Amino acid sequence: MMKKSVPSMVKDPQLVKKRREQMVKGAVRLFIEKGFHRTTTREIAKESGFSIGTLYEYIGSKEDVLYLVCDAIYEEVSRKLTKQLDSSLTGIERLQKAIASFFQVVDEMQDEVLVMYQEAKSLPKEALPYVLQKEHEMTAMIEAIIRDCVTEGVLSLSDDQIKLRAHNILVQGHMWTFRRWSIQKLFTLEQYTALQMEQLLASSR
Amino acid sequence: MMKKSVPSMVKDPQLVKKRREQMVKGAVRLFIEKGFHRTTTREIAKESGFSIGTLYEYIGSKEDVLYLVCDAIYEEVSRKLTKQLDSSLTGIERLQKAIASFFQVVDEMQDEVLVMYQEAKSLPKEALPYVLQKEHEMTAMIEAIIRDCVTEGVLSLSDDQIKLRAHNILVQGHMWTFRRWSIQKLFTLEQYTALQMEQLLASSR
Amino acid sequence: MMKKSVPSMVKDPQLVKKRREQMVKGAVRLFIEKGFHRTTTREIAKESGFSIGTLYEYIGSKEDVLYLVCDAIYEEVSRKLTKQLDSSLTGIERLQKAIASFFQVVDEMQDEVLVMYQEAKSLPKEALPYVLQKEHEMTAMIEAIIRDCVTEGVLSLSDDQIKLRAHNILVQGHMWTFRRWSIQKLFTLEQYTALQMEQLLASSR
Amino acid sequence: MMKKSVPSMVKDPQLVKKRREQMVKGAVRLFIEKGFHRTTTREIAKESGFSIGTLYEYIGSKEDVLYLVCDAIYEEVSRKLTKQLDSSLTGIERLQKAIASFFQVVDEMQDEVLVMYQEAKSLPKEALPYVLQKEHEMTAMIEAIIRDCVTEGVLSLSDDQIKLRAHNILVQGHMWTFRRWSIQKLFTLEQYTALQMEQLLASSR
DNA sequence: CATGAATGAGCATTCATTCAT
DNA sequence: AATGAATGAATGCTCATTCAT
Repeated sequence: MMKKSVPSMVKDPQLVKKRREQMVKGAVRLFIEKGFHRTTTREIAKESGFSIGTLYEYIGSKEDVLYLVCDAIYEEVSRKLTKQLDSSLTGIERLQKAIASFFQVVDEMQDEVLVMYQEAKSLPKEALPYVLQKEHEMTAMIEAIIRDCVTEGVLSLSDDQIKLRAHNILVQGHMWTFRRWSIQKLFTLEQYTALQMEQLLASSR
Repeated sequence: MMKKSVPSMVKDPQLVKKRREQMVKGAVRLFIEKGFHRTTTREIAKESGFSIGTLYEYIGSKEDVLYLVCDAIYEEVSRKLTKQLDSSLTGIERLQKAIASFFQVVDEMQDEVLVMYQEAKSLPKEALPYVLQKEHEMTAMIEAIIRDCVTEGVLSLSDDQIKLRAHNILVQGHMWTFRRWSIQKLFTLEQYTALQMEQLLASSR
Repeated sequence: MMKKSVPSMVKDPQLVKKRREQMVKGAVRLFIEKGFHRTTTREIAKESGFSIGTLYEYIGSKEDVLYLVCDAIYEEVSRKLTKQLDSSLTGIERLQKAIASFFQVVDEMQDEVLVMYQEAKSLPKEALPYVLQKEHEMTAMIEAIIRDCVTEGVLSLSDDQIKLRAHNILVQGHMWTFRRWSIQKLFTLEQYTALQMEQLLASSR
Repeated sequence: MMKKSVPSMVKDPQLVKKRREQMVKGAVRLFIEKGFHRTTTREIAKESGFSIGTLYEYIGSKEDVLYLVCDAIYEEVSRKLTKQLDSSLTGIERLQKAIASFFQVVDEMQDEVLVMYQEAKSLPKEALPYVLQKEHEMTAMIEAIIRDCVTEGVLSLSDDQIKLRAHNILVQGHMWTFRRWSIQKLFTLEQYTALQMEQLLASSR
């Protein structure tokens, strides 16, 4: 699955990368504050530190900014998660570590994750497959870890159960942000993690 | 918690009710199709069967339409759910029935629930407390049913666990819609319900 | 050949007609002064006596204004010409009258004719067939009058010659405007008409 | 009458000449395709084979490109025509040759001539006198040939008639391009030339 | 000389809202 | 109460031109 390519008038890839990073940084702040639709391209340009003309040297449309933002957030979540996971744990401990790490990453990037959740529907049509793919990869990653536990015999779950739990883990990570008005009043992240883990690791069959 | 009052120039409450029902019906269809921001007030008026001038006789701003829509959706979910729950079941069975009913209602109102999820952030500021309150009521309702199980001794959960499971039930209902691109490909509603129930009803302490 | 239909948000045809007349009047003045491309929609709105929003209640795009302008000019040229031609002359005299009338109409509407000549290429794609049709009708009208002369035996021309002379008459009318910087310095309209007529009526075969 | 001078930052006249030739070649193609206003300076630079920065080393404004283009077209028409005319014909034959040659040159350079016709109005103010001068020279050239015929006694025309016929010849050449949608469907260039010549050479007084 | 990134004034168009009828 | 024409601020985007490298 190819990344959607965002058109740029500027040739130098280094510069494109740098400017887009500025842009994403500025845009995330604005999208968090007021949402994609209420943010104007001029505001994005200003917040990014350049003019409206320059903004359009690096994107083709406002929607492209949203795509860049979502892509960057995915990338960072992946990066952070991967960093946490390179430990050489096995079995249940590895899964526990994965869940805790994921929840922690979501906690660290609350606003960003929330933006992605709320604005993904405004992504340009061509970007949708790519984003779904990213979600799928994430789910598959968790799924694999769970499956290892089953293979190792430390967890007893059917294939369907494995798949669904992977989804549940993802969503329970996300809900830490999108229900924060309630959940974060009830629990600390540690409490939340412990309580959810308890259920997620319950075996069956 | 008072409902946010939506201003109307029209005095006759019967008429206001009728017109707003037309409006909500039209708006829901449009919001499902293209989202709140991409829907114009003119389109809402047309779809509702009256003129743009008339639309503004019954609301104060476009956001009010969104509020009315969200409110109506909550109302219908509540209504449908209440209808399903008036059985005289007790204990685990009552909870099972509640979960299954909730999932089923969400399934019946997929598009509507999705709209609420995706557009709630655009609600007028004053409406937020009311909406959160609604969510809270819903959670509290589920919570009460779980608590009954615990009281009856058929489930062994701490207070924190009760609260979190109520949230999980809600979110697992919602995710049937917002992750449908994946989950509904893997499971039928019945399968999904059975699999989730299994975990949700697992006891502990 | 159907007229291109220009979309309007306003229902009342009377009003549409009235507003579009205002619009055409304002736009012609501006197009004469600065050309189509250098005229902004805001200027058109202002010159027409209403707001930019109102302008767009009566057209779909800036190009539509140009189409409306060209159409109105054709219409007026036709109207004026028809009015002049309803005399019951025959043979050469009728042709003479037609040529003189046409030149006179072009003279009266110099600026308008020039605008049409210079901006027609910017017309919306769908309007082109209609405009060519109009030109063709005009040519056919002249052609018919020449043909009558031939039929009556007062002029001796082949079919090709008839067709070409019709074109020549049209173009010689138009060139009174688009070469005015030179021709109108050399001749009065009467002189010009007399001199051109002389050649145009020369018989042959 | 001086040529309008187009400012250049570059000193070497050879280079200026070369670059401007590239520029004109590229621009003509673009102007033919989409007109002056719809062509961007970036496109002109690209089509010319150099950067936008370089483009502005050789011109002062976009309008200058149009002027250069028009000038080049005049130049080439003149050149081609002169080449055809250096025969040592006399009298009617010389005029016939001139007309046929002119029509042929116009036919060979249809697109270019059309561009000049349609975009001349967008020329920078200061360029207008020069362009009119060019037109005048052309007319004068034809005029001289006709006058020779009169002097030689092979044609009998008043001074006014001579002047007007010169204009007619020019315009009838041009109309081969700007009415091509109709005329070129009716006639081949040879037919067209023969038919027009017939009238243009008719004597009188 | 050549380059191309940066600029920002300018433009067409949209749309929530008002108000006279 | 209902209508729909009018409004104009706001917005996404373009493009001629400049200037540092």
